[in-house]
Amino acid sequence: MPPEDRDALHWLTRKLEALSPLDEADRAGFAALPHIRRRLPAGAHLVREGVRVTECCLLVEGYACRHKLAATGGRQIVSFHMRGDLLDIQHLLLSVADHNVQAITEVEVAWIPKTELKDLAHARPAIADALWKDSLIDASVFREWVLNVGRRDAKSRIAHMLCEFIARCEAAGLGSPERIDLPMTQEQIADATGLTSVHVNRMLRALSEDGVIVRDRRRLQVANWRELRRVADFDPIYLHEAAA
Amino acid sequence: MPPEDRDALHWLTRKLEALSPLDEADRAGFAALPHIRRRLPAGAHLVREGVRVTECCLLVEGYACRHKLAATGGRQIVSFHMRGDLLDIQHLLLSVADHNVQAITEVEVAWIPKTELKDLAHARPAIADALWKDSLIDASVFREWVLNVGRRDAKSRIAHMLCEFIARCEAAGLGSPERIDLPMTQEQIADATGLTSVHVNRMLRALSEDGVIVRDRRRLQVANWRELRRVADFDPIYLHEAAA
DNA sequence: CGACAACTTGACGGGCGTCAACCGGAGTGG
DNA sequence: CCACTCCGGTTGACGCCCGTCAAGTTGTCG
Repeated sequence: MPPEDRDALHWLTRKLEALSPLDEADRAGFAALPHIRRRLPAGAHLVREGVRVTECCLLVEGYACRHKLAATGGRQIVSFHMRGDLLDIQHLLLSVADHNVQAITEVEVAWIPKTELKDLAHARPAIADALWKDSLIDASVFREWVLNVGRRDAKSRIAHMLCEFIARCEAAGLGSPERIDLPMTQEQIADATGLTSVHVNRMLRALSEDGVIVRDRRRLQVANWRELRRVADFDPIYLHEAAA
Repeated sequence: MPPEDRDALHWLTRKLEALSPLDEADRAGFAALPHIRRRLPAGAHLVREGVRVTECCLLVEGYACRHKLAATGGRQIVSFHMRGDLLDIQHLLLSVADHNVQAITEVEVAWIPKTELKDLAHARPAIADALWKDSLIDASVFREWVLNVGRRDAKSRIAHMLCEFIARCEAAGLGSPERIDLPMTQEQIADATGLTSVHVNRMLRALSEDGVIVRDRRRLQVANWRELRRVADFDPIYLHEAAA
């Protein structure tokens, strides 16, 4: 059958197995998880700040972002997500969401009851380890983002965001530096890098003029991967083999 | 016996119990953990980027910070730590450190073998949950920091950092808004907020002139806690009761 | 009392935000 | 098939927040 018809949980086990070894019983445990599959339009809220969460959202197709709002109205995107990402693993143990998750393209998601996933983790230590490790990698990525918005200039920040997104897409089998479709708008890139969309536009142009990337609408081609990584100060160690 | 002579692990169990219920056997499991206690001077490296970690560092006394370095030489502090914090819980599952942890005052630490802590977590699900929850709260704090450096102006950033630090000190029984000793230099505040020490100094003065804080060397008094929280845009929900 | 780190303050400049106008493609409806 | 609309992208002018540089002060520890 075509990949898009596969079991929704396939992409989750695929990702977790790359992090931590799972045996046949672990895989069976995942496969047996009850879940409800839904297709939602771009802009749909998948997790809303302040709300008590009872189900975990698994992203099966499309892209999403996690963001927080400042009192002044500013929005900060703190991560992008793609096929196979569990969007709110933290709500297995934290009851109230401290941020929002929103679809940035049309998405397909699978809702898994929190209690079922928690029971599975308690029953099978290898699964608990894999999920824990996944959440630790998330935390590592957040640390890198603090560095990115705190200590790099605009061009580096954007380059870094691109490097990370490309590396993660590649790990998920969704593209390569040679040709990648960016799902996010320049305004979303701005919200992820702590800049404005106007300045993002200027910097993307600069990266083009430097011959580092080639742009054609939302399609991006990395003309010089080594140079992009250098400008970005990108060292994938912080992804902890999630992208290896 | 005086509190400072108590078992090193007391502060860890005290903190974790506030997050997640532990029974007598869980507490006994912690108490039985082998560990080596050490006193180290300010500036000592507790975790070093790129190094394979075999022991977990528990902070028993004093203060530490976690930081990353940019290629341009910039330093970004991504969190501060105090009594009772496990400094590298992430290395239970991630083998290589992606950042540094350094003492900012004289500290007392306890080194716990990774394998022992991991075995304990596997043997006692309540402990695994408590540790996992602790690391999820860490991640939540990182997300808030991304927002802080990405989307707030200098005065708010510093105010926010102060609010968080005070709230966490209070939770750890180390001070209150009425009188708190800041262990960090203005340069460290700058590295935590993505600013320069010069500008931190200007903003601290501004906060004083606004009548929000009163400074006397490293000693800080919050003159108007409500106003400080307002300026900081501080909503402690992201600490997930760690400070409740 | 000398040395050193941390703090303080002022002058100046630049990177990025703000504002505003315009363009271009995709979808929609007549 | 062509207007119309709308969202996202593009570009320029201008200004401010914060970085940089530099000099001086204060507190601490030997």
